[in-house]
Amino acid sequence: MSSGGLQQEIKKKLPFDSLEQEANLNILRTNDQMQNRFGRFFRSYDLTPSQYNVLRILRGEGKPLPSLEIGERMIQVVPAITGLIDRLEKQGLVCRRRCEEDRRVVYVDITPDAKKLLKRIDKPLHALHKELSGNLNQTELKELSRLME
Amino acid sequence: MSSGGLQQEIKKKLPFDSLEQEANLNILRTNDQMQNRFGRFFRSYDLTPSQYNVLRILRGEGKPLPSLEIGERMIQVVPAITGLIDRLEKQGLVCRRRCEEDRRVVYVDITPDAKKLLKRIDKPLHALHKELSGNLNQTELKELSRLME
DNA sequence: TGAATATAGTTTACATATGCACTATATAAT
DNA sequence: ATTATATAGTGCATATGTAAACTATATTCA
Repeated sequence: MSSGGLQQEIKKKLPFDSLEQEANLNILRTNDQMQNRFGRFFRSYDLTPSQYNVLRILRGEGKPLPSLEIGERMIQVVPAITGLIDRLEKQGLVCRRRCEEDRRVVYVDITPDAKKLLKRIDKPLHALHKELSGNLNQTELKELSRLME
Repeated sequence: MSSGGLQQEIKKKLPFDSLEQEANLNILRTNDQMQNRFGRFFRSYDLTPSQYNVLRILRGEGKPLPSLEIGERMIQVVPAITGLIDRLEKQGLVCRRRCEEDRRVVYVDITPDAKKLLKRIDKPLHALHKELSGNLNQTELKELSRLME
């Protein structure tokens, strides 16, 4: 009846408990594969996916952002941000500056080097996105986005 | 036109490059949220999601499995398995046994303790799956699984 | 047989993620 | 003003995921 491809692929003996579970596991599995592809892609530019995300957010904003603001947009927990920024700073891709008005705040900004790097990445990344969901048509893509909301 | 909810949520200034990118980012974001929920859920049983997965696979199989076989089914890279099994063994949830015929192989088996633990988890986990995709109807769930294939 | 190669796992190094505790600074309440 | 509380960020411990190198055992094949 409801024996989808995933059930076969992971060689599960019992049927799925529910359609919900099958859908959820499909999301998790698809995500794993995507993470994998993006991971390898960014590694070829000496970046991790998280690092790229920080840079993308900073470029999109166009001005420095407080550390925690970056964390929020990445839907990430706070303490991870510190180390992430540390490593990006060491690579010369971002710089920190303490806010004068509120000395608790640390602003993070993207460097010209990072902007150049992002520019190199843009087109190949776009192509990868197309490749990863290229077998879906426009209607399906919209439907997928709607369902994920 | 194509301004979905995600675009607003992450406060991106520019529109998405493409529907493909929007769909992919939606998958990644949804997955993050799910990981989050499952992570907290399993933590309340002193398990991580990966640890639960190992136990689930072993129970489903009903007999010991070689380490790498487990890794394959989790779509995971090899070296991570070793540590994962180490920690499960330390908690008394699995045991290792070297294969006699081929002494390179290490069989991993689930313990009675782990089976009891899984039994406790089954129902609440099923409920969580329902909750996470509960706002989709049966047709949508099937469509979602189909698109993810 | 004996060398080349393949396979199963482990070890190591590094980047994240999470929870928890802590510091520094700012704001609110009395 | 002073104390209580909230906020921004960091440090630490642990678990995981990745790549690369390594060990032990098996298999192949010349």
